[in-house]
Amino acid sequence: MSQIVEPAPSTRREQQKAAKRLALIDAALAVFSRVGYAAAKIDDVAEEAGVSKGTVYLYFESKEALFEGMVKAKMVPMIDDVAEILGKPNATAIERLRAHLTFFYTKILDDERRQIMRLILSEGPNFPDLAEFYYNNVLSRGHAMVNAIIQQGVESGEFRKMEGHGLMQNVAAGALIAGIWKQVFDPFQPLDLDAYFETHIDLILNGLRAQPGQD
Amino acid sequence: MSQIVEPAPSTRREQQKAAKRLALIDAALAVFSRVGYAAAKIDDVAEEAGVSKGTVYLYFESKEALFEGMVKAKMVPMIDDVAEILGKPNATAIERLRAHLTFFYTKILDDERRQIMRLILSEGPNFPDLAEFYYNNVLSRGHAMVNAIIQQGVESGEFRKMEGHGLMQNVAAGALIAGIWKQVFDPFQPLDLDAYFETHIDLILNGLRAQPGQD
Amino acid sequence: MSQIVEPAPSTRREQQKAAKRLALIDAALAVFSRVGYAAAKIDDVAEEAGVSKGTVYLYFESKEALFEGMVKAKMVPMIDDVAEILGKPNATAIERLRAHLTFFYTKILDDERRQIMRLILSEGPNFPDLAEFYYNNVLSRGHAMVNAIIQQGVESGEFRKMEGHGLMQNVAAGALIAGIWKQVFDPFQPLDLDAYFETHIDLILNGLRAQPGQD
Amino acid sequence: MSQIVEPAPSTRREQQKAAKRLALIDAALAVFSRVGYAAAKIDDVAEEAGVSKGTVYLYFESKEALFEGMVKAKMVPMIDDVAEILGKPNATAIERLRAHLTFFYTKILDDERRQIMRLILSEGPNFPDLAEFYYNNVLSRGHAMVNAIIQQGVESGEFRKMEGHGLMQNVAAGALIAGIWKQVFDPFQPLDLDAYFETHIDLILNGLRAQPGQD
DNA sequence: TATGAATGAGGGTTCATTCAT
DNA sequence: TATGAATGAACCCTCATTCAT
Repeated sequence: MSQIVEPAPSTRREQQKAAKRLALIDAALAVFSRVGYAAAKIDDVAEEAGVSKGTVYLYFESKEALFEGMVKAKMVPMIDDVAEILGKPNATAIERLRAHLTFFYTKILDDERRQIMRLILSEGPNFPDLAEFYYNNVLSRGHAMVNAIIQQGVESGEFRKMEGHGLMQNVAAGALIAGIWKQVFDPFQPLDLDAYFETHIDLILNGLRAQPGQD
Repeated sequence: MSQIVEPAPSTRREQQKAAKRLALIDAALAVFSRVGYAAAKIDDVAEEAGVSKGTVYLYFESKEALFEGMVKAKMVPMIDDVAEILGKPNATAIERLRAHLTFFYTKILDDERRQIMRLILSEGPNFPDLAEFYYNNVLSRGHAMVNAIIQQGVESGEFRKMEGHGLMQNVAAGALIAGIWKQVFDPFQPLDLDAYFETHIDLILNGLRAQPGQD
Repeated sequence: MSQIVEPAPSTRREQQKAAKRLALIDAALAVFSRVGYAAAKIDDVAEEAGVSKGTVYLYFESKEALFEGMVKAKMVPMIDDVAEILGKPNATAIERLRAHLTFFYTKILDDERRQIMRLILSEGPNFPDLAEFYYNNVLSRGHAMVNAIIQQGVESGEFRKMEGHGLMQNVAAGALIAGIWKQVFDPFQPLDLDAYFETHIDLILNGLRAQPGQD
Repeated sequence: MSQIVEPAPSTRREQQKAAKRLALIDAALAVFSRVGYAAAKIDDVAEEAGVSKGTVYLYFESKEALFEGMVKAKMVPMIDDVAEILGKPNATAIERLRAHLTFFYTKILDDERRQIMRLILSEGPNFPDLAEFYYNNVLSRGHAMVNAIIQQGVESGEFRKMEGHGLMQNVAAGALIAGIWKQVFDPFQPLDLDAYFETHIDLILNGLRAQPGQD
């Protein structure tokens, strides 16, 4: 009587499959980030994941599918981030904005997100699906969030009323540029992210703040 | 009297060579921008320039040399821009900043510069020379310029004193992001550059402005 | 009882790889011999070996490596020959020399060695490594061998004492020239190797022989 | 009026043409010898001759024609050599043979002939015309010459009677091998041509010499 | 005649993808 | 499922040859 205490084989198998899929995704991120989509070799991804070349094709139909699958998989946590932020308890608009930007910077410090962001900027035109997916699931939510905060600040008198076309991009721009800078120019002109963050938050908050003697 | 001396044959040939070199550079920009460095084919560059494949190699040693030569050639006008801006007559710091950002946006509207900028961000890690060249000749000058204007503004009482690590990046960030946005997300979320510009300048100027009741 | 254990799968694969490597080496010898190194096409080698072009690169890093690998592989039997000859039982110097030259001619009759020899003479200046390898492993041993035989002959009174700079080359020259002739001039002036061999051995033995009335 | 003391233009032109053709032939020998036929570039020949690439095609129809033309042109002096030797006053067969081999070695010392010889051996199979031309005009005459000398020696009692298939090749082999050795193995195993020559002539003369107590 | 810019076929090499084991 | 050998299309680059000047 072979006691089947363990999870049923199929379940275990599925777990193993899922684990290997994740390993491949991590490997793919590493390799694609290192050299870009076109210069990345399936062989290198396989090696980085500790499997053979053929195995990659058991999990992804093609190089393109691997790239898109990886990017989408890696976007999920970002979407969760936004959801998490939105769920946070209310406070003043200034505090919320500061909290959100802090949160964003914390995330940007994370290598993975930075790399995904840059991959989308780099390869976006060749993968419009990904760019659109990123816009729909990440950027547009950030957009809505920033608008909501500003709306709240305006109503509470914390912020002045601004027209706002491109407001989200402008508010977030500093953080995005920081992420890009880290990857492109840091080797010969390092950026101190903490100090940079202070400058950014200071500039933005002052830029938004309602001012006594203004219209 | 009536002898209109034509340019010496050698000169004419050299002119033609120079013209063809420029044509190749334009073609290279078009092709590399379209698909990125790795996916670009020399054949396509040749066709775009109206010459045969072999001809490309009469002007550039390799695909890499073509890419680097093209980027550097296209950077020259940017360097000139900075020089031109620096030479403009003085005014209040606010006016100068507005003028410079306006100038920058005008340039960003230009397709070529946008594309070069994106190519450097995309391919920078694979071409560190180019990234460094770009930093040294374009970004660092912009940096110095922004710092000088803010210094002037602080002295004239227009701007409050800011610490400033990453100030240049934060001030310029909005514009850079606009350039990137145009190329990546514009197809499904168009950006109105004029309105965006107003938001940017408004935010930054208010962010920098000295405020009566503040420390 | 009836379990005939097949070679482990890994062994079988390795055997197949080794076999294919040999096939490629044979194909390479055929093609390089036919047209020389520079004019040989990897495609032709692949076709001759019955594989596709890409497969060649699974076994050899480059055309150059294929050529060098092939030549070195084909030299091994020559090295073994020399070793074999050296191990033969002693006899008179005359008998030994005759035996060795006979052996050498037998080998020269073999197409492969002839071709390798000619390839080294033809491509040697472009592949100094190969020429040196050939000298160190084949020629220098032949040299030592000839010298030893002559030494023996001198001591036994069979041969007269000769100074000997270039003695090996002179003794072997006839055979080498025969090999070259076969490949270059045979089509319009065929060489009867058997008769040629008799002339050679006769001339050399008489040339070396101690002579009663001489100094 | 205009004194035409100089040779007529056409004659001078022809002289210039002939001179340039010779320059091209010398350049071609240099380049082909250096790297072999296939790896030689017309551009290099042109540069070595101090003309432009296009000019080569004014004098030779193609790369192949240049190679063949060069080799044939360089063979002419060799043919003259043989004629010169044949015209020399008679003497004993031994003296004639020694004189001819000396003459041959003197020529072999000459770089040009050595190179032509090696080019024919290397490229012969790809240029059967050249090999045949060389055989007909150079080798076969050498053959006849050696046979004549031996015939004379036999008749005069200096040489023993030998069957002689391949006699010429065997007699000359040492010298040919010396020429090849110089080009292929000399870098790492230099050959002292003078000493080598003594060994060769000594071995051959003794090999041919009539011997009192032999059959 | 001489030049050298232009051409484009050709070949070495890479790598995504397939498939027998 | 996993492997990795095999494939062959694709692409960079070279160079013999042509031709406008």
